[in-house]
Amino acid sequence: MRKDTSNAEELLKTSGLKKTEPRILVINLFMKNKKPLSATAVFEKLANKGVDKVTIYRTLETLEKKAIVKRVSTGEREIKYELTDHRDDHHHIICLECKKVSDFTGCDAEVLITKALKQVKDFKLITHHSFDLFGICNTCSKK
Amino acid sequence: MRKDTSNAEELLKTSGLKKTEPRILVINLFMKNKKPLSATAVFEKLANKGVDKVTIYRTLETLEKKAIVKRVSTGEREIKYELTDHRDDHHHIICLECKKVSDFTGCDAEVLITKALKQVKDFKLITHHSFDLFGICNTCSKK
DNA sequence: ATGTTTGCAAACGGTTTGCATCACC
DNA sequence: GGTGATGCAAACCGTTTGCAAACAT
Repeated sequence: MRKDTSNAEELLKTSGLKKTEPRILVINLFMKNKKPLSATAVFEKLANKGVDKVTIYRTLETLEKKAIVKRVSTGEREIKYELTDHRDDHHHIICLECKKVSDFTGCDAEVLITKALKQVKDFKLITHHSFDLFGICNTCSKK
Repeated sequence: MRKDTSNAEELLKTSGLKKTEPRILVINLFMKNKKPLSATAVFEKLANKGVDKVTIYRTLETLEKKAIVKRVSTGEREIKYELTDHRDDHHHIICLECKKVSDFTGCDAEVLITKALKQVKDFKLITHHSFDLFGICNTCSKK
């Protein structure tokens, strides 16, 4: 709690963002919830805090631009976010049929990023990456 | 060298889908347009063909489940699709600020997929993958 | 023959926008 | 004090759903 708060505030500070209550609440929520959350889900979990839904959308957009949170591919319509944790190299396998998501870890991103940056002139600063696999899960394969 | 005979009708047949005009039109459109297209964009490009917009949505959903087309991360709200071409290992770098997209090629997916499948019990069939980089482009960095 | 696909109309709901007020630095 | 953030209301528009007719196999 105290520790979480200072982490959230620190994140905002180093990103050059103003330290506001909605932002701190959202960041702390993502720190507690390790699962991807949609704007609606964040809104519902903060329902008793009196944060407007529009503020949630704007906060997520702001945090995304600073790479504090990132979008997660789900194969669904709703956009979901999770904390951008650079130490946690976990990725997703998504079933095209039933949208089930399984996790796996490990992806040698650094090598690939270096290779990519040699090809591209427009970018020098990479904040994070995503690596997703798509397929049909065993359950859906049997159908 | 393998001739690129993957025409629309053949793709549908091997996927077990019925050969209908909207599906053929959509697949052919993606074969001509190498850029990612949204449902709306597909609809507009087929405007003179009399295909209903709802049919476009349903067609894209169907083709996605058969991995004939795949979703592309754009950082925007609209869902965009492109052909799932397994010989073409191209990926995207997306600017968090202005949403600009640059392409690069090369990503040793096979090794990573093999590693991933060892960890995951629910999947055996992987149809494709995505590898995206996110960051701030040089133009936006200067602001 | 029959289960699938399409078109049309209408709804749905996630997301965005405008504007006045408030808060952080 | 001034710029940026928030709340509220309303619009926006990409997407989904229900149903009857048309079509593919």
